[in-house]
Amino acid sequence: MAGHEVAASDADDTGQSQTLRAQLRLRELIVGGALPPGVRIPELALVDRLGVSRTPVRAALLRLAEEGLLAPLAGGGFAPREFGENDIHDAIELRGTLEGLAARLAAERGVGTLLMAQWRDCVARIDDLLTPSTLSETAFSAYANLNARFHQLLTEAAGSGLVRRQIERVVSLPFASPNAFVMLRATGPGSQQARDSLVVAQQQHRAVIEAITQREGARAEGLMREHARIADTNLRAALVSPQGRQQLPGAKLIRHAGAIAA
Amino acid sequence: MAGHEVAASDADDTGQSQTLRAQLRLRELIVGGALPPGVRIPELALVDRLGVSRTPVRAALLRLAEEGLLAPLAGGGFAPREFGENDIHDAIELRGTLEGLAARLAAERGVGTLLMAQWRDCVARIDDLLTPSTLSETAFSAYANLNARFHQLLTEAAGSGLVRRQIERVVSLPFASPNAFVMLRATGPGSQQARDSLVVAQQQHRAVIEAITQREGARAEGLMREHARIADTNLRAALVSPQGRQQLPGAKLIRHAGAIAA
DNA sequence: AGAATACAGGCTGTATACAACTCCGCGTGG
DNA sequence: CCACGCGGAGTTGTATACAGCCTGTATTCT
Repeated sequence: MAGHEVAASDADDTGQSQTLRAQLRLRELIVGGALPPGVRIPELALVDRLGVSRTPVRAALLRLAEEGLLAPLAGGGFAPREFGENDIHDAIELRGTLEGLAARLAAERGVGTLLMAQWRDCVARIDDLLTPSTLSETAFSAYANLNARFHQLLTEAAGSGLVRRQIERVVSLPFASPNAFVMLRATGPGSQQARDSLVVAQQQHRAVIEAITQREGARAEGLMREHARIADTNLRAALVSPQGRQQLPGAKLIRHAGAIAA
Repeated sequence: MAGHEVAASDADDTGQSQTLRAQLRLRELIVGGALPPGVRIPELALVDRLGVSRTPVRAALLRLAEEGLLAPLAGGGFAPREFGENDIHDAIELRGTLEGLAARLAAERGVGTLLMAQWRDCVARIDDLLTPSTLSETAFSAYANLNARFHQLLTEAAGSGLVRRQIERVVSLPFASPNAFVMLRATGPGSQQARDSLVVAQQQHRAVIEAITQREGARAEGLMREHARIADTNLRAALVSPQGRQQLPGAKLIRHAGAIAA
């Protein structure tokens, strides 16, 4: 947290350290598709783009490489990793498996009453949100927040730092987030279907908490796995239309099969 | 991969890049307990110890922090992470879950004939190894190699780069390796029990391959989970005696409950 | 005597200079 | 005409210098 402070280049200085800012901005650039996958990212280009020196740029590259967004190149350096549809499915399956583990551990080992209360409150708020028969876009957005909270509470309920770290690592992939595809069908004609999928998801939320409360580990695990597969359903729904593909998070990183021909 | 080449300081120069050497040496220092957990590692100390400048030291620190061996400190810098027995159990459970996922994916999606042949060959070699009624220490060592190969082939059989990466990350922890506790009881009076546990493990190896061959995903998954729990058994066997604890991989990083009193 | 403050040392974060490696293009020789 | 070698530009890997922050200590005021 030191070094030169650039006179007046970036107005959107959040006050973070240079490395963290570089890391966040770089991730945006990658996920947003500004850096095409497969082609090397010269460090100097990022120095120009991000306005910091090579050292924090290098640190950011290293971190995002560990995170899996960048692939190390043969001659040194990194390039944005290219993902296929199979990678998305794998990421969802992976998240479901790990969250299933978290749910099972929570059930087997028990969860503190305070955490459990927060969790129930979270689910209750989602209930309130889903009461109306049609949902506004802000309602979908609020659902996304509460859904993220639900999943975060799950990782805490597991009571294992290692499991938490692993889940966080998987979820850091843009298309593996618990609500990666929630917003996709929030508007338009599929809105009712979108609400239905939320209702189903919420039912699973309740069931998971019930299973954990009753210490039914296997049931909790199976439920969380199935819960993750909602993302798979939403993904398939999005993949049928070209504009759906483009709206996927990290769409520019996904090599879709028949780009030109076929 | 450049920079100054130190004239004649380290004789054990492996020819790798400075960063990689620093990373490997640093990991040895941490796992070996030369750096006590919880206390900050000054970068300059590593500059002295490793004979490289701060830049590769910093890169190595960052990598090992991402790997989970180091914990970032509040005021900056890193310290070796301290683990408890619960972390070991969690790591084993985590590995079992992920390897179970790999086995299930392999079963559901099928495995190439070449890979399957290599896999069967690996298991056959373990069969040969276990034929004698008593095993030498070199036999245990050979088993460890083949066992590592078996697990590596499993991650390949899953056919998912994401799953492979996740498993590698978990296994990188010193006490989460598939054969972390294989060598513990290789010698001494428990040698026969150790052989028995290897026989059991090998039976599970065969069963997993059979399940995958017959596309029985759930069975393959359950088997791999149970297979990982062998490590848990071996761990518990090691934990009963104080010298057993000290022989654990990464023992110096493990805060055992009743160190002095209790 | 106790507590708050000023000071100093060391540390990390950052920037930059330098050296070697790699890759691409071109020329030359077989 | 093709293969091989070579040079140069660009890039990464490495080392080091500098600036600010944190921690611990000593000093001073109440």
